[in-house]
Amino acid sequence: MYMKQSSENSEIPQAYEHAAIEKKWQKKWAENALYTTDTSTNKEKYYILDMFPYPSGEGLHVGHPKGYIATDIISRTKRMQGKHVLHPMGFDAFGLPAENYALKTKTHPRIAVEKNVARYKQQLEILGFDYDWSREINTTDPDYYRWTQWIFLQLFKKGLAYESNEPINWCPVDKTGLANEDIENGRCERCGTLVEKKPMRQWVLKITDYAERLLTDLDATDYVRPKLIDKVNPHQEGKPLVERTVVHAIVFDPKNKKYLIIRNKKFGWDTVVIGGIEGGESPVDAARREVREETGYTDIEFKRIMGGPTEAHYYTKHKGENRIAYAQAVYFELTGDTRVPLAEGEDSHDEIHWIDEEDFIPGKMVNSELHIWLERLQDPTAGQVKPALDWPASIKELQRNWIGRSEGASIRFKIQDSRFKNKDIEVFTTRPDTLFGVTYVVLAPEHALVKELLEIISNKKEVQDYISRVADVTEIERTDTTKEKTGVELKGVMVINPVNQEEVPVWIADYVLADYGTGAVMAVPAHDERDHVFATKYTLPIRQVVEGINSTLPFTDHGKLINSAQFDGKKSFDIKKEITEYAGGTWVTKYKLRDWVFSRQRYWGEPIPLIHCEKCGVVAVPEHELPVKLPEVTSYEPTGTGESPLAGITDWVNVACPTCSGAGKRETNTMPQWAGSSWYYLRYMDPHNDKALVDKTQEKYWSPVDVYVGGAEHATRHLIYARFWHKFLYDIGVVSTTEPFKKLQHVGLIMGEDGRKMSKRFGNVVNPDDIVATYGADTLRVYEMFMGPFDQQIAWNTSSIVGSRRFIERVWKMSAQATADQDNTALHKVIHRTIKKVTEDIDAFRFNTAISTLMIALNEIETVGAISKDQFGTVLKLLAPFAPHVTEELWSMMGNTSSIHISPWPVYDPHLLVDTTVTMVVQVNGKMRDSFEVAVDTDKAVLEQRALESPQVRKWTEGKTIEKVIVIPKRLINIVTS
RNA sequence: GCACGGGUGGCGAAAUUGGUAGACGCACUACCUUGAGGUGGUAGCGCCCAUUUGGGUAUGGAGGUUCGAGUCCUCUCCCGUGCACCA
Repeated sequence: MYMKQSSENSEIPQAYEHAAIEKKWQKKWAENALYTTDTSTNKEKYYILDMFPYPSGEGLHVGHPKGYIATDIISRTKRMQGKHVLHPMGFDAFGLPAENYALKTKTHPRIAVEKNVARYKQQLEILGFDYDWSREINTTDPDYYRWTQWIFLQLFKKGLAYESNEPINWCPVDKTGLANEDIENGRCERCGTLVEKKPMRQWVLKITDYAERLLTDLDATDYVRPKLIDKVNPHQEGKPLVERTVVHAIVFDPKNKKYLIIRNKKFGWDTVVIGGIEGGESPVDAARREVREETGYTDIEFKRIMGGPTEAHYYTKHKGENRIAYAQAVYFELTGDTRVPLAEGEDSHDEIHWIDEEDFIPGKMVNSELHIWLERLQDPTAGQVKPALDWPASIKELQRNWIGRSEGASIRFKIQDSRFKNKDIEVFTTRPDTLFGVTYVVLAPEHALVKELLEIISNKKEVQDYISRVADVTEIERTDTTKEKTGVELKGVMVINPVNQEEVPVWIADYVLADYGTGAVMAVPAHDERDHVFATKYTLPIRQVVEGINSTLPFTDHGKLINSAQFDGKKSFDIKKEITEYAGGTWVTKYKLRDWVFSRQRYWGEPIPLIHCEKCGVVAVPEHELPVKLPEVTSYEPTGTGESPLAGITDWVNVACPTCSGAGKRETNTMPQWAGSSWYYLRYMDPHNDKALVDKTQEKYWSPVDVYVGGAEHATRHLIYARFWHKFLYDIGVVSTTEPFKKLQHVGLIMGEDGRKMSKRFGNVVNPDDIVATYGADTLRVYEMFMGPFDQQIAWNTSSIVGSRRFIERVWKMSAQATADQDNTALHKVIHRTIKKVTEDIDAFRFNTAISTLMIALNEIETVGAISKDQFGTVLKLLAPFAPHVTEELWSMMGNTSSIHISPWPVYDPHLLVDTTVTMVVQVNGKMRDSFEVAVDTDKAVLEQRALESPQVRKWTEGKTIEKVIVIPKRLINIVTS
């Protein structure tokens, strides 16, 4: 692609005028569609994604673009490295903030959103991002939400969307139901109001059906680590454990496309050449020697080491010791047929064979890990054991906690009353081992059974009063752990403990949660802190059934069972399943994760595409009628009645039933804000498709997102919802991967100069437009990346920006010196070192050190003083992703007609990185006393002698006995004296 | 309470992963340039003592391993984030 020629190029500006330069190039890039991603699928792809913004009325502050700058740098680098890059941007504009803003300013949310989007776009554009705006999406666009509705319908058809009337979280200010994920400390995440529990008709998505997969896939690995083969050679008690490193030599004959193996005549199994590494040998040397000794082949050419020594390991029995072998594979290709006599004893029971790749059959081959190494022949990164999800450990942990899996027993306590003969109370416990210690059973006050039991309760009034009192208490007060627990006994109700047929009383108490487990617990006050507190308060019996070293009650650890009949003396940890079975219970898995409350009683959201028909019940809107467009309303004030404002628009609500054509009414609830963002990354792959949400070929090509950059605050909301929808779409064949985002990268917040969160409230907001006007977009970009580690929260500091500005100005000035045609050899090393470091740092999100490396390079170039055009071009290229405008300007001033941003990324020459001399530090007893330059390959003995002769060193060794001298080549010499 | 992350100059931070602690940048100081200004140039800059050459000390604190620790181990203090009666 060539840039349009322009007369402006001839006028070379003498001073660095950022405003003119940046405007000029932004215009040209757009005119030339430099960053438009085509639909071809034959190049290697790279999909890098930002969490798209929610366009609020306030516009962007200086912290928002930080992540976008990072993705911009990486996408530009990848493009220069020849990748087919997808780097899109769009807007997430449904939901409460837009609607509340609209209510406040009395403008229609659509108008407000349009205005805000325009503002955001303009703010993003002046920063020079390389977004492909032809793929822009907006979640409020009917062409987009058509597919959000389509996904909902698929969920509905698979039974994963259901109607419920359970009490849900209700925000009285925003007048809408909320999902569990929208609650922070019992308050509405949006407005901070205390949340109430309110029974309401809701649409709920069955995310819990996916809980197990959402959890286990966090730890999924791309390639399975070879298992310990300890079945063949079990660990031998009392024998020492010995570790040994071995090599597997894989020899391939490219002429016949076969692999060299050894067949054991006696046992029939095959193996590649295996051997131990002898002292001082390299793995390659060892493998080569083994091939020669065992097969006689000598004409083999080393190609590659496939895998580190700890990748494959297995037990093997060896002379009465437990041996773990850490295997490393070395890959050779055969270059000739010469064979030498085998080493002694090698030919008696083995045969040499050449076999096809298909014959590497696990089970038949001794080398269980071979298939992994063979994969690696195609792809050097394959076969490495790495997590499928390259996500920060902290986010994975947050999701694990949020899903909250626990295994335990479901146990039934029979109700001891003739009127409830077949009824029982089902409890969930992770400690069935303490069943003999149960002294009462507790139900949540909201438990459905309580109402039924009222007829046999003697203290009916007391119980009813208690239930209504609890109902009045807000969620936050009730879940306050410091609050004293309260409860009341259901007098007259007794249940039978299935392990000992004992009758125990039943209580209701506020410390039992209705929506976890079964809403009922067996109380074991001796071994549970909460039960202990409660039992002490109400003087209920406490019976110890587990004993440990320190058995102060409550004793919540595992130990030995006592007072447990035939189970006495058993270890409590081991006996759980056995006691569960004995009690007639079942072993079950429970999750903290709740189903996703998917209804909002508000206007500004995707209409749920369902129709309620008196005859047919709930009917899906036919897919060809999608989208169900959000109708115009005169008032979009929330009603607070549990119906959305849409309910008032009768000519929209009343509709013929698609099945029976009878009278039907549209569903008037709308979807939550999270709906549109749960799949948007798929739409970018194929944004204008009106036949499907994404074309299969495009999806297969672009999936998964290679890198996803955004704030950590989305760990448990957006990122769980998106994973859920993605897995569902995988199940119905819409997407080809089980996870949407391969790598996830956090952006650390930029705080205000006062160290507080940047907010209008604190008056510490810095507007990027102002910074761009004063210093330029390039300076802002460099500064934000140079501030510190990318994922770290750092305070903004306007006075520090000048450093980045000076840096760019110095590059500008340097261009005047870059006139030579001949490379300056004095700069070879620094330039190639810089290429290496900058390339690696960009890949690892270490932008701060990448920039400091460029600064160091510039310092050295200034010291040397003369640089060739070519060398300066290399420096410009390395800087181009960070400062795209000024580098483009200087690049074109050098006479280039094609954009620097599509020029090939520099490649370093490893030979130029090799140091010929090195500084040796001399320490005496660990303290640095002297240093000297030597040739890298200087002999150890020479180094030692030189160090000992140094006058600086002699000062400290005089009169002392030298006990030893440690010489670390290329590093230091440490002299230890008495 | 539990889980995760983090404590290095006046400030933001580096540290080849166990090998010269403080790269790079800001601020500061002195000088140069300029009529003036700084978004110009040069030099200095952890702390303490000697100030020239040097010495001591130092990565929240206390121990330990090691020839050698910011880095590994044990304990402890502080800060941040998330979850929080989940049976």
